[in-house]
Amino acid sequence: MNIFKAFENDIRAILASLAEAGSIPAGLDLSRVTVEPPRDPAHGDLSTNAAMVLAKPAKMAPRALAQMLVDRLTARGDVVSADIAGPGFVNLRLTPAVWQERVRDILAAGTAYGDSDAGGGHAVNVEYVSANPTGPLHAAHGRGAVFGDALASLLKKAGFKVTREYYINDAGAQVQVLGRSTYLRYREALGEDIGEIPAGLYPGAYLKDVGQALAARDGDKWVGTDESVWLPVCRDFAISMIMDWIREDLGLLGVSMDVYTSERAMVESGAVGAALQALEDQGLIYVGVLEPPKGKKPDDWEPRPQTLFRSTDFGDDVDRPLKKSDGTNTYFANDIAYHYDKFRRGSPTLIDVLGADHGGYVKRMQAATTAVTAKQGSLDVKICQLVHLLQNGEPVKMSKRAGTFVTLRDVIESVGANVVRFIMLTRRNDQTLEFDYAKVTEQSKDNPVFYVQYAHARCKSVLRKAAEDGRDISVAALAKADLSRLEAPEEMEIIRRMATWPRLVEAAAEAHEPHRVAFFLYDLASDFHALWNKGKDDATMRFLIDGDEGISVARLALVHAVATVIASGLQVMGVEPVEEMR
RNA sequence: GCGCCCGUAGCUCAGCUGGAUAGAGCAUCAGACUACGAAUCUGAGGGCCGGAGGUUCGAAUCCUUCCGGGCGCGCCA
Repeated sequence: MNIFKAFENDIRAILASLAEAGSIPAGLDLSRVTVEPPRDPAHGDLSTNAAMVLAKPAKMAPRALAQMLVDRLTARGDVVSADIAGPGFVNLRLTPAVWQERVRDILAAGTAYGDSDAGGGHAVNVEYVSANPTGPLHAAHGRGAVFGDALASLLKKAGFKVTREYYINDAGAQVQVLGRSTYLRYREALGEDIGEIPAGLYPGAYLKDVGQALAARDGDKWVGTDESVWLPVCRDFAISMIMDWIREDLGLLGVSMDVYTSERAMVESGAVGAALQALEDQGLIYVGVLEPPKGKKPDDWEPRPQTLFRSTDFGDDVDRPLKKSDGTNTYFANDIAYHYDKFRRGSPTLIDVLGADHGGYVKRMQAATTAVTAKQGSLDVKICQLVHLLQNGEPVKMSKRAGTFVTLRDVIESVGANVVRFIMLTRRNDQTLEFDYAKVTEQSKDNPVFYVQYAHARCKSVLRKAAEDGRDISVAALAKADLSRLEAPEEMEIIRRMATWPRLVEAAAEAHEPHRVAFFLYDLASDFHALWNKGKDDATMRFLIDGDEGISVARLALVHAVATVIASGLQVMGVEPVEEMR
């Protein structure tokens, strides 16, 4: 149960009944009315801005409006006090029981605590990773993978129907390059001296494996044949093998997609023509000449008529080409068809998780999505900024040109999938992220992964100790606890924190910001570590009190709830909670 | 030149879609273990929220304009 949502609904109901009674004008817009935990706990448990938001449209003094709310709210049994504060906030203090009972909610729900129906089963398609199938995933891909996956989990928890999707760019010029590069490695595998890899082909050593696998499968069958014969073979073989690697790497990270969509298959199905026709029918395609780009001008620039999409009608800066000079479709044209395809498969809400170098692509794709779906679909693009890999503060050297880069697999193997996933979510997506091998495996509070896991392990440690003492720590037994015994300020604080979890799930899902989960867990862990240490100073604050089973059971229920909420949050992040630290 | 993103404590970052006195961690200083794991905790100092205007009951948050950093800018994907 979401306390904040519940009171928000109740306050709306009170306002409606006040309007009915003629105390306030009818038909006020209540959409800006919110109920939040006040930043300063001294102000109370809940706070609403209703009086301030409605004062102007109601043509009433904020405090007069607030007083009416106060009168109604104080009449409730679960409200201890309601006060007007500051410019017109109404602050509520609830009975301890309202909070204490949340512990029972948590025990009953398990890690499903925080699940919401806010999404109403609305379909959302989250496309992420979508790395080109020309090489193994590198470290930076990991961020998009983790972000997209956590966002998908978060949306699912918030009640959306989520599709996780990977778009395989297997249709463009780069997979032709891949095919040629593979052919060289194939001949090399058969014993030929291929010398230096020519400029323009992929130099990466990983293609040796592909060449050898092809040679092992087909022998010298393709040597001496025409390029029109071997190119498709080499290309498709390489794509297939590399996609297998990518799937394996994602598997190591705990990422599994619902759908892999092939660009080439989509193109061959005629979907691009259909999508362009949809734009044509709306008069959004024309032939024109673009202005040259300002500033840095390409050497071979010359004005030339192109087939253009009127993306400026939808907020873009210039109209965008759909056809190359040889008459074939641009990547953008294919992408329009792809987004149209996702829409037609049943997701009006689309999310693309892209890398930092795609920032300039956002406006046109949003414009195209709006246009091609006749404004029925919407696209949110989440750009993940760069990851700086560090080793003890020193940048890890990488060169794409030389074909040397840190693979995602290397990173996972050196620090573990749980660490990669957690750390990648400790920054907002549009903030660059430093990933220091030394720091992320450090066992200190400076390392949020450790800090949160340690809190969970401590919970489990208490429960183990209780079980060793012969206590029944089953959920059924703990659920019978007399929770009114949890009256210490530190205990109430941690309960209030856990009560905000359902609210946080909804807010983070709506904002498409999974990093908020990581910060919430850090705060919750901090509350728990503080409570733990309280027992050092004050023996009556220990979890297990000999001779007082009532409070021991209540506190065990609390500890179990904390472990459950941490596990619930980690589940969204795709991180496994640990039972004990090693 | 244009577009997008970022600018918050010495450092690394949050800030709940406009709320009350702007918060954490690290670093600095001062404290707490005969333990359900001190790998933790408690406290102190530290800020013109890049600058300047504007919008309103109220701005780190929205608008305008500068400054600084990152990414991108027809026929690549």
